[in-house]
This record gives sequence, structure tokens and C-alpha cells, in this order.
Amino acid sequence: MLDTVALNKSQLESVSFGAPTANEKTHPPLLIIAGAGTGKTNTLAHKTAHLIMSGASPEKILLMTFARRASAELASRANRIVEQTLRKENKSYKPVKIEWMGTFHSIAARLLREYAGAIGLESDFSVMDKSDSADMMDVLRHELGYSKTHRRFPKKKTCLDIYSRCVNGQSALQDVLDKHFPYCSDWADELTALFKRYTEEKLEQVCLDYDDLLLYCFHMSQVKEIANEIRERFDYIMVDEYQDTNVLQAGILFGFFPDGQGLTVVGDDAQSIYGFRSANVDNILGFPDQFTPKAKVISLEQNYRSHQKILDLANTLLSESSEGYKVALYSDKKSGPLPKLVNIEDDRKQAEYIVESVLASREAGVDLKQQAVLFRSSYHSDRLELELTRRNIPYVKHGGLKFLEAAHVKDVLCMLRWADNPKHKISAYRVLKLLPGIGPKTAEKIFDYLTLHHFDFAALDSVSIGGEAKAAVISLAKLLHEIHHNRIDWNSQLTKLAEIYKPLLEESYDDHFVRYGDIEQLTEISQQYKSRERFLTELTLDPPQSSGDLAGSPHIDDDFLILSTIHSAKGQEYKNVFLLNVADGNFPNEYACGDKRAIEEERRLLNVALTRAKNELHLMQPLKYWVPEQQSWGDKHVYGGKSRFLTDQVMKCIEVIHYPRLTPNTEESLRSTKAIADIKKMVLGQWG
DNA sequence: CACCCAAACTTTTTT
DNA sequence: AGTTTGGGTG
Repeated sequence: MLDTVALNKSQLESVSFGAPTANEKTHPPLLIIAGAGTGKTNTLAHKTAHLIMSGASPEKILLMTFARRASAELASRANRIVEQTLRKENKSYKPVKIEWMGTFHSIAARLLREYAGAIGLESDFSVMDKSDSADMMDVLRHELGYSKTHRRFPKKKTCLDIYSRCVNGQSALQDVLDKHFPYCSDWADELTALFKRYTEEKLEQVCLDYDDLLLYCFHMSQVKEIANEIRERFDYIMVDEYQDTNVLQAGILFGFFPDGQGLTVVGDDAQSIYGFRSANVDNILGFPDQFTPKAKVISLEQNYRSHQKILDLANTLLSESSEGYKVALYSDKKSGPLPKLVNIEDDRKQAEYIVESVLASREAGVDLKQQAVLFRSSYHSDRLELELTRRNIPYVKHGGLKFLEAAHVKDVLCMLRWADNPKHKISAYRVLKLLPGIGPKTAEKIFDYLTLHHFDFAALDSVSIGGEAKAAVISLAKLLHEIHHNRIDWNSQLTKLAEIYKPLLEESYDDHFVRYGDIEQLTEISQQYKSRERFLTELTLDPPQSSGDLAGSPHIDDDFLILSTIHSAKGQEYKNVFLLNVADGNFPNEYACGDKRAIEEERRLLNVALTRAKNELHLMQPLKYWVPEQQSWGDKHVYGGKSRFLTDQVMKCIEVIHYPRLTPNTEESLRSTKAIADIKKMVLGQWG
């Protein structure tokens, strides 16, 4: 009943490994090393489908993926395979629902809510997103008096990054500082105090940040009774992108499933690119040895995505690493265009070249959607975006600024969140400060008053503050009160909040018209969620990836070019790929150059970028490129040296071209030659 | 105490 | 370029 035609030998082995039979029900731990484009998702989908058809209960399957998009896709593919197979056998089919799937963070959030009672946690905790966390850091930073020191204290974002490293890597503060933030080393004591306050403050406000979700869940997994119960709930556990898990995530897995029964992890050590989030490649490399007997290992090496010339390039790049990666990819598609290294003058020419090539390919029948421009940092596409807009070429950008991070969207969201959780100080301050006449002090006063009155919004009627602001506070509090107690239907809660927000928006922004559109869109999105709580949690855990991603995307059948950071392009594939700014300082990034491990991560990042391409691959090598740093008056261009990854061996896999084509001094026409007219004089002429 | 303006400083990738 | 801090004013 297994569809063997669609799978190769290793894939088939992965799929059938440990599937339940009449007399055998064990599934020992399994590691699948799946190189780029080797049909990983397909294999996982088949495995899921196969398990279900062999009698496994869907509700006892746990699927953990890296991004929500990936998990949704996995589930729908598995569904399709089950359906197809059953149809073929003329059996009836009803859709399979895999209830337990999602990112580590979202699974953790769900488990924590369920077991909150058992671990002494309020089950109605809020989840803070990054900027909430940063805001809280900032407040405490001031409170502890660190903003007035003679030497500059790290900024809120830096503080948060340091904290996050400590938690996710379970490392000592001093180690983290020495290794990743040497310029902050002197502040160890202050940071320790700050992080302690931060942790207390979160407890007080019943908030968990991203890291807490993993941290709490990790501690929960160490509690025998709970771990046992959770192990009973799941027969099969599949974890995707295992190379990007950190110590905490691996700890959670081993806490819940110590013997690895039913556990399958999938990943590729050559695609580990989340070291900055404390991902640890050792997790995947050391996985087999965690168990006795050791876990079974299957490698997928046949690539179905790219032709051999692209793979040769990727393989050569990886072979020059000191890391010794597990797989070398090969493809049945032997021929295809040689990857190009395109020399251009600067990012302007870069944009020009890309626009021309992209349009030419479209003429030749390749949809824009099948072409992607990838880059290291999201601002790298700025110049290109200008050019695309100018030429009316539609595009969607993944990575970079998110819809939810826009100030006005955040404002409304905070109103809703405060209504949801009256103790949510960060939201409260943000919302209160929006009202005219209310600054930090008054906001504090109001919040203290609310605290004193057991967080009952109705009590704010009698708060004593200055005349003008008072009316605004009272009418806001009234609405929040009604929302908190769900006296207003969930469907119209955001609409009501938007009504209150609208005048404030008009007051502070010239482009309020556009911004209000975003608010309406937010309201629209919220309708898809069953309850306020789920809306808030899921939105912070799985924010829409791009503005085109929103509200079921009305332009779904339009054709558009893909712009994406490499990190966000993970798991994707495109017919043609353009990679921006391949130059030393960017590939590898200059901040990574100090550390050998970091450089290797840059190499893997480049590998990920290369292996997205099915057919054409253009590496753009600008002579100089634009960087936003440095003093604002100077020339913002930086001369990038040749990337150290483009060694002689690597260059043998690449064709070098120049754009515009090198032609010996054709007519320069009249540009930049000597003046034959005096424009200044002509302009002055109007005034006699 | 809120608000406005000028000066200083910054440095990627994401759940 | 955009955010954060500091100082001055009402």
C-alpha cells in the first residue's frame, strides 16, 4: 500500500522504518540526514501518511517544525498522500487532522497552558514579543539607574540579545559576554542584576517571553510525573530542521522522550544557520550517541531540485570547510547553465542587471514567482526595491520588518492585550501614553491606581488625574472593561478599539489614511481566530511573514518576484536565484570574521542560498556596495574585497561575467565631458 | 510633567 | 536613516 514509485531507496527506508505492524510496535530513534533538495518534506509527509495508514492515531502524532508555514504544508501533503492512496484502494477517505503540530515555541506554549496548574503557573499568561521584551528591559534599565552611567550601558536590544543567549544556550553570562559581546564585558554585574529584575518583573506581570516558553517547558520536562504523562500522549514524534535546535529544545525532547521511542529527527548539518539564536549543530551530530543502542541514521543524498553544476559548486564550497559535512549531493540532471559570478560596479547596476535578467526570463516563460532575489540582510534589497517599484514590477519581500512591528498596528494590539491581561504593564504604558497629556509619570500613576484596585478597569472611573486626560482615560477604561469581560462579542472587539484609536492616529500621523487601512486589515485577520487568547498568542508566535502573507492574500494568483533574506528562504526553491552582494564583509559578514565557528556558519548560509536554485544562479559581486553605517555625511559606499569563499577551486565551478559587458570605450557621448552650456546662467537669467 | 527639538549613536539573520 | 538621550520651554 506504500507508494514506492514516488520514493527512492533511502527515502523509502526512512518512511517504512518503525511503522507499526500487527506484531511489532516499536520505533527506535531515527536520524535522517537530508541534504538540501533531497525531498525531505516529501519523505516526512509520506512517513506521516504511512504511519497513519498503518494504524497510528493522528492525535498521538507530534510534528515539530521550524516555521508554521512548514508545518501546515507538511500536514496538508501528508493528508493528500493518505487520500490518494486510499482512493487508489477504493477505500473511503476522511481528512486526517493532526492536532499537534507547530513550532517548538507554539507547542511549548500549548503544553504550558495545559499543565500550568501542575507547575504553579497561571494558565492565562501572555506571550511577549521581542519588542515588548525590549521595552520591559528598557524600563528596568532606567529604574536601576543604568542609563545615567558615565560609560554607556548596552542598549535595550543588546541587553535582550545577551539575555537570550544565556537562556537559550544555558550558558554563564560571563562566557556569553566574552565570546559574543566583548565590548560589554565590563557590565557583567549590572547585567546580572538587570536580568534578575527582568525575570521577576515577567513573573509579576504574568508574561512569558519567547525564551521563557522554551525555558519553562524545559523545566517542566524534567518533572518525572509530567514527562511520563506527555510521553504517553505521543506515539510518534517528528522534528524537522533539527540542526537549528538549541540546548533547551534538545533538552525538552530528551526530557519528554528519554529513550527516543517513536522519535524521528530530520536535518542537515550543512544548513545550520541559526547559531545567533544559540542553535547548536552538536545536537544533530551527537543525536545517534544519545541512545543505547545508538539511533539509526539514514542519509538522503540525491537532490531533485538543482542540476549537477549548482551542486558541484555547493559541494566544493562545503568541502573546503574544516567541519566535514555528512553528505555530498548529486543529481540526475547533469546539464544546466553554469552558475555565474556577475561583476558590477555598484548596487545600482546590480539592481539594473537583476531587473533585466528577471524580465528576460519572464519573457522566456519563467514566472516571476519562480525567481528569487536572496540577500544576507534585509536592507540589501533597498535599492532593488526602488528600481522594482519604479518599473512597476510586483514583488513580495520575506524577512525584514514585519507588519506587526509597525507602530500603529502595535498600538492597537497593545490595547487588545491590555484588555486581555490587565496586569500587562508594557501594553498599559504604551496605550496610556498615546492619550494626549499623558506621559510616563501619569501612566505610572494610573497603572499603580489600577494595581491597587485589583486590576479592575471599572475602578479607573475615580482615578485622580488632570482634567483633559481624565475623560479619555475613563472612556478607554470603560471599553477595556467590557472587552475584558467579553460583554462585547469577540468579533467586534477590535473594531471598537479601532474607533477609539482613529482620532489619535489622525492626530499623530500624516499618512493616517494608509495606516488605518492596516488596522482594518488587522481586524480582518482577527476574524479567522476563535478567541482573543488564541489570536494574541498565535499572532506573536507566528507573525505573518510578509505583507503579502496577510488575510489569505487576495492577490494570490498575481505574479510577483520573490525578495527574501536567506534565513527566510530556508526550505524554499526557485527556478532562478540572484544572490546580492557576494563580497567579503558580507559573505562572510564582517561581524562574523573574528570567530572561526561564525565564519563556518556564514559558509553554510552561502550554501543554503546556492542550493535554493533549480536552474540559473547569479552571484552578484559589486565593486562597491552601500552600507547604512558610518557617519551620515561621508560616502556610504564600501569597497568589498572578493569573498574569501570564492577560492580557486570554487571559481572553477563558476563562469565570470561583467555587466554592463566590458566594451572598450564606446562613445561616452556628452556625459562627463567638458561643458558646452552654462545652466546656472540660464536659471539666473529669469531674474534679470 | 509633557512635549519639542537637537545632538549622539548605531551595525544581521528570527521564534 | 532611525532611534535614543538630553535640554529647554510652557
